[in-house]
Amino acid sequence: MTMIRFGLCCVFHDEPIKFRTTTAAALHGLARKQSFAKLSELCLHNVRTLGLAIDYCNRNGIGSFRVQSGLLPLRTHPRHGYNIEDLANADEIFSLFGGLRAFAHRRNIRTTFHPDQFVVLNSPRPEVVVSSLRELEHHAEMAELIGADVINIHAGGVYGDKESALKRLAEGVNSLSSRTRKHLTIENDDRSYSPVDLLPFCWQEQIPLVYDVHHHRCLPDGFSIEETTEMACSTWNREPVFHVSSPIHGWTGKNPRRHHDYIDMNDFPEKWIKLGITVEVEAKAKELAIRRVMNEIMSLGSATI
DNA sequence: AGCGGTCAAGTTGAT
DNA sequence: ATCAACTTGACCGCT
Repeated sequence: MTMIRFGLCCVFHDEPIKFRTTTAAALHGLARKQSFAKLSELCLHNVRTLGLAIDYCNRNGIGSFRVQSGLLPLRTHPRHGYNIEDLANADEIFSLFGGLRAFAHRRNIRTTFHPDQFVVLNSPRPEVVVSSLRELEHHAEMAELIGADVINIHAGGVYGDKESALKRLAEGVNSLSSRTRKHLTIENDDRSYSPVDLLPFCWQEQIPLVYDVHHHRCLPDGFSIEETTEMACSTWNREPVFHVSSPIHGWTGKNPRRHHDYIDMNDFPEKWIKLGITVEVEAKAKELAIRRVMNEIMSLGSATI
């Protein structure tokens, strides 16, 4: 019997549960009133949809759900940004948030965020850091509404000097409000920052490391998966979050960084099975991939007993 | 209804 | 120089 809580990422493959969005360009053609009405409609739709997503997880034994960053479309856009309170559907939106937060809490469903690639806390460009901080504060507001406990980002760029880049990352992290900083986690990536690059930072700054084993295999650092698992766990003051995926064309195919539809159990670290951790499944078949992993681990368990 | 170009934002590395 | 990739394709105007 595994202790793992599996996490579904953002969207569904087969289930008719669809989040909506819009573009700044599309809103440019509308009067302020119309664009505001449209945004309000999209927010309401998406919060309802989030309720459906969490309900699906509850009914299917999925213990964690990663929420799309675009839940409230263009919320921080310089021209089209808005406060939820100002939307026509504000009351219903807040009420739905309250309901789904209580539901997720009652059913022990963990929710997380993974802000997109434009959040770069260690950029040498001040305007990039400013908008990143703003974006993270926005995520923390959503996290409070939903009851999410993790906002996970990558370390950012290297800019030819990893040491000073990590120093800037620390400055960025410490510029966050405490209510935002307490949700923040850092994930190893597949090009620049391996776990061994990030662990000293994580220990020093008390920021948990989200260990992505696929990225670690793409960008190895001399430490084994078992060792890294243990060190990553030591950075957490609560249930750790890890990531797993399989390469689209196998490890010998081209561009193994890209994700497969499903998880090959050979890529699933055996050591993880007994741990009380959240494993977010990054696979294109989404809920189908999770169902398959859960089944395979269950049959694995009964076979070895 | 279906198709293709487009979409706020950063950084890296393959081609 | 261009572009795909990244946690995720969806939207919109055109035919």
